[in-house]
Amino acid sequence: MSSFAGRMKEYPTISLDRFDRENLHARAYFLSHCHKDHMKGLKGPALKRKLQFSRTVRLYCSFVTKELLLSSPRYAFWEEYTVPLELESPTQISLVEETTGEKEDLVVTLLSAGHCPGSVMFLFEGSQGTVLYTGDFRISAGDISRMEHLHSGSRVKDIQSIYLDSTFYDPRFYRIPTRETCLNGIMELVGNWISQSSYHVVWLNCKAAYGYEYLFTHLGKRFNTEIHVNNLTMFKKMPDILSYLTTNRRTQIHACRHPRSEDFFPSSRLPCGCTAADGTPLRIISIKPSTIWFGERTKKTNVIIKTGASSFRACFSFHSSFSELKDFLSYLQPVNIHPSVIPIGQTLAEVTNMLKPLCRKQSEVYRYKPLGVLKRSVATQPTYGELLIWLFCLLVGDKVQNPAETAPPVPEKPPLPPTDTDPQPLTCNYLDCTESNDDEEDEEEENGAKGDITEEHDKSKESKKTTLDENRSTDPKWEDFFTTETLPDSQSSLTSRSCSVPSPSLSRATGSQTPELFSDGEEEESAVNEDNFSLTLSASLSNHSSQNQESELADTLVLQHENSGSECGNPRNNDNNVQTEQEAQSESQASSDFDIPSTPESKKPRPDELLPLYRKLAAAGEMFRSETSSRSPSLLSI
DNA sequence: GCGATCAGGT
DNA sequence: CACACCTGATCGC
Repeated sequence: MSSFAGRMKEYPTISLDRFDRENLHARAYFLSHCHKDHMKGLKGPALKRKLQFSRTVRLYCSFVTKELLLSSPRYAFWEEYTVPLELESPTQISLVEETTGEKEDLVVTLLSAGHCPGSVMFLFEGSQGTVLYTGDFRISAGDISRMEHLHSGSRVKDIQSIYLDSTFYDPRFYRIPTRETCLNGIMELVGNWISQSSYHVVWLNCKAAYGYEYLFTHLGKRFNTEIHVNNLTMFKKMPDILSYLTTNRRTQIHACRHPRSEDFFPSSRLPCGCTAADGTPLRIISIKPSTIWFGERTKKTNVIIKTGASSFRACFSFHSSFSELKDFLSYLQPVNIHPSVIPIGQTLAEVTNMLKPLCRKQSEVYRYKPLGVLKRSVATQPTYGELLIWLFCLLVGDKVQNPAETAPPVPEKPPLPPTDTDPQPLTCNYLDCTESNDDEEDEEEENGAKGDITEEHDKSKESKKTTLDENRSTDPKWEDFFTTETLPDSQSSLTSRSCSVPSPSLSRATGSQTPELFSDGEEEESAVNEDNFSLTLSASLSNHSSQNQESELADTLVLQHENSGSECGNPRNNDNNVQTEQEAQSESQASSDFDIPSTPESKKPRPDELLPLYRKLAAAGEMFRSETSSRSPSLLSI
């Protein structure tokens, strides 16, 4: 749950995802997506009153988010104050202090966040630097390198701060199978079941939140059916979603919910009470999307877990895993990282401290050129915070990485458009603040900033000419929502519009469709149940066993190979997620590295260059108790 | 009576 | 496991 208070240090006159308290005084509002924990105060009478007296305060969000917001009568009053913005279209917004007329210009770009329909990240560029507010997001490893607006030409933009969805910034959530892997697993399970007869029915036990729609649309498309849901009015203007949903109970796939009773089916009844017309009992399985994580990469990914005679859990995550967050952050290397999710029992300061090692080093602030030729100095000393997180990783069994080997997956970065296409067309807001903003420091940006705001810069892109007060298509584009990764199903209609940059590594990122990944022949196959319901079994994951006590079957069904995934460490021969301390230690001795993000393209330090660093580390180890210092020699053993 | 907040449950 | 949501109790206005 986000505990972000709503305001960013760099641009404190705007509020994001919080609308109460101090945020009542904001000059502009931003809503990343329509989950309730990001809408605090949004329907408050105080804010409503403020809007009625304001000529300039507006709420900015994606088209889809606006649609979803206004679908609820409680928020209908926002209609005239909400300004939807296209994805990937830098837009200039004037922040006006209405009492004094004081004005500040800010350029905002919406980036697809992959969390739920309409969810976006906000990239702000203005006099106080470039700041990225992620909202809630899930972006797969490597995809960040394909987000054009985070780059200037071929370089990563200089990002001052990231306000981060840190939900899974915890090594316990090291890895979560990709969206595609999870989807494929669910598809196979569903397909194997409903193909047996028309009385075989699947109940998707989803939470009462939107965010599962891509699952519904893919299932609907693949099996040429509709999914029964309680209510589809919020999607009434989104045909891409709507066409796969129905309120008609006569279908084989259900995601309906009963207001009260949850779990005393599923084998006998559906929440909607639907039965077969001829009285034949339905054969129902339930699939509960859950976040399942893995301590390390293994050859196989277990995305479906059987938890009962007819119940399953399927891996599903709305948020980036620990390794995805590390990938994201070490690629962008912001100066500051502000977590927006603080786990119970931890403080903001603690989480911020844990994120310090992924911030750009202060010593690099002046010398650093993103993706430039400067070499990282070996003299970089680990901070106290880095040591802390290093020890933390050791204790919980996280892979400890060598700074020389931690380089973000830059080689995967596809060629970005030539620099001359980089100037972003700025657009005016409807406060008629059309004058150019020449605060831009990047020379690459100057053309765009000073250009005619209505000029079309690049015909290869869609026109980004944005006049906010004119009628545009009011149909939110569902596919806008998706991140650059696309689902492997080639029939998918949900390919990315936002993938404006060529993606030669797409097959690696999505992975699972490469034939060789299916052909290693290491699966152990066996029939699973009496219904000829064939799935693939693997050995149990010991830490899942507690969930599976009622099952007489192997508790883990391997439905899908792990895709690709070479970038996040060495496969273990150990299937367990949770390692003992000893295992973690020996692992760290084997890999003997630790986790400082390195400048992309920097050369690998030689062992002799690393020695002073490790000496420092060993010396600092004395700050800790003796059992930690006993680990120090392993650091020196490379 | 309404809204905000919290605890507890799914 | 955790998320996002709902319900009901409590409190303050």
